[in-house]
Amino acid sequence: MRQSDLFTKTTKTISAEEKSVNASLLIRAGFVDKLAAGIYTFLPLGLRVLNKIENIIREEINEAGGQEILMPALHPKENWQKTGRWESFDALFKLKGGDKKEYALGATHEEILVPLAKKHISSYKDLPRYIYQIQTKFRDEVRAKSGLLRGRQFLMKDLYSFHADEKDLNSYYEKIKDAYWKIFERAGIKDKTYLTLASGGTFSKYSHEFQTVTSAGEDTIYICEKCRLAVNKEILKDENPVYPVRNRISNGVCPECQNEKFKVEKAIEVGNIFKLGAKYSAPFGLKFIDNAGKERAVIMGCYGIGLDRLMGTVVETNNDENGIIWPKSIAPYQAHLLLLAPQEREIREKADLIYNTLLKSDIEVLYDDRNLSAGIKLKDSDLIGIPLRLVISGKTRENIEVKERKRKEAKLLGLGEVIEMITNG
RNA sequence: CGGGGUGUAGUAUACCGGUAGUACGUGUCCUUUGGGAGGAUAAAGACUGGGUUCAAUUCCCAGCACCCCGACCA
Repeated sequence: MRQSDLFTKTTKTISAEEKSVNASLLIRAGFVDKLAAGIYTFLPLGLRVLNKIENIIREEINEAGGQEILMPALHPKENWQKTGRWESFDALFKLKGGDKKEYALGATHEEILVPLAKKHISSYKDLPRYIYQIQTKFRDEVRAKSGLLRGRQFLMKDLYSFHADEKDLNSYYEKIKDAYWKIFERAGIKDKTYLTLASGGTFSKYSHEFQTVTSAGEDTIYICEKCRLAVNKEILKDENPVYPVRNRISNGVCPECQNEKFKVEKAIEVGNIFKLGAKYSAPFGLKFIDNAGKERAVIMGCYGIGLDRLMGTVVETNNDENGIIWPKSIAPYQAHLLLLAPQEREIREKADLIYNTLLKSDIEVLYDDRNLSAGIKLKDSDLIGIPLRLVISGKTRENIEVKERKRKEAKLLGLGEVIEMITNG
């Protein structure tokens, strides 16, 4: 992509009201545009990042047996009345059609998927099933905040599993834990992410959250440094005796390994996995006939990852005073080619040739061919944060100056070496 | 939803009960080109509604928006 053709521009100036680091950097660099609090447009650069995150998630969930569908965002009121959540789900957006019929904007999709599953699951032979989608969710957050971390509209991967018994649910639950670790590893935040015990609702003692440590986080977690398990503060203060963790943590002992050293950190929930049991299958009468001919309730699990929140979290945890530092796996482009002497025909022709050669080698490259001063281009490149910077100028002669965004030093390499370096990761 | 803060151009700000100014940024042209260059020139602004007043961007009230803290987060 030639930057002279790019729809968006970067900006030095942004309102001082934009306190959130991820929003500030992403807006300045032209990845997103804020329409209103918690409502964002994904611009060309931002959409590329979002799509890469989406593909990573899709690959890992498919690998775990997930079958992708796409459910509607517009939900009839009746579905939500069946589970009682038309009244009890505070953040549900409700609206009326011209026919006075009432609808909800999808905040989560148990109310849609469970009745759908009823049409296709009736025997133990139809179980287990793993169904997911990647779709926009709407929640009427009273306080949208922290840029992409808490929006009123956000993109979510929501997976729902259907099982004949609890044992099968438990084993799939562990499988998804592994899939989630792979996703967060590929997205570059595994080292800062902790499996965290959180409140489990009615069916199980705990749910598990994947919490990434960042000062922009909303939750406080107690991390056992020995076994890397964490506990969300929310269940420490819960008076319900169903949580034995409460006592053990307040005694200063990790519930998993009995270690006594905890680190207290702010963190953001990037993933959450739940055992639902029959909580949602019951109201819709989702049952199956087992191999003894007996009717039993289908039991379920649900598993979510917020894609845009994940993107915001990566920015929060990967930046410096000059801008974003994208991990290679989700960077909008693999390389940022900078032409620093755009007025000199020979150098421009050389840069054009390098650009075309990179494209032919299937390398995703953003080419800053604009007629702007070197300082602007270098600053923009740091702000946008593509992991590899390639500079062509009067100084570089027959070579290319190569610099990783996360490092200070640069080196001169030939085009062939550069292509090999990028292609081989 | 409770509490706090802020609303003047894209951004940062100035002045003011009587024609709203500056800087940066932006557009165009020329000259420049290794860490946000120089000149010329142009466009662009008082959140909304009500009240007081001869006159309101300015004072008063209400609403709205945004930001922050807390609560909530299925």
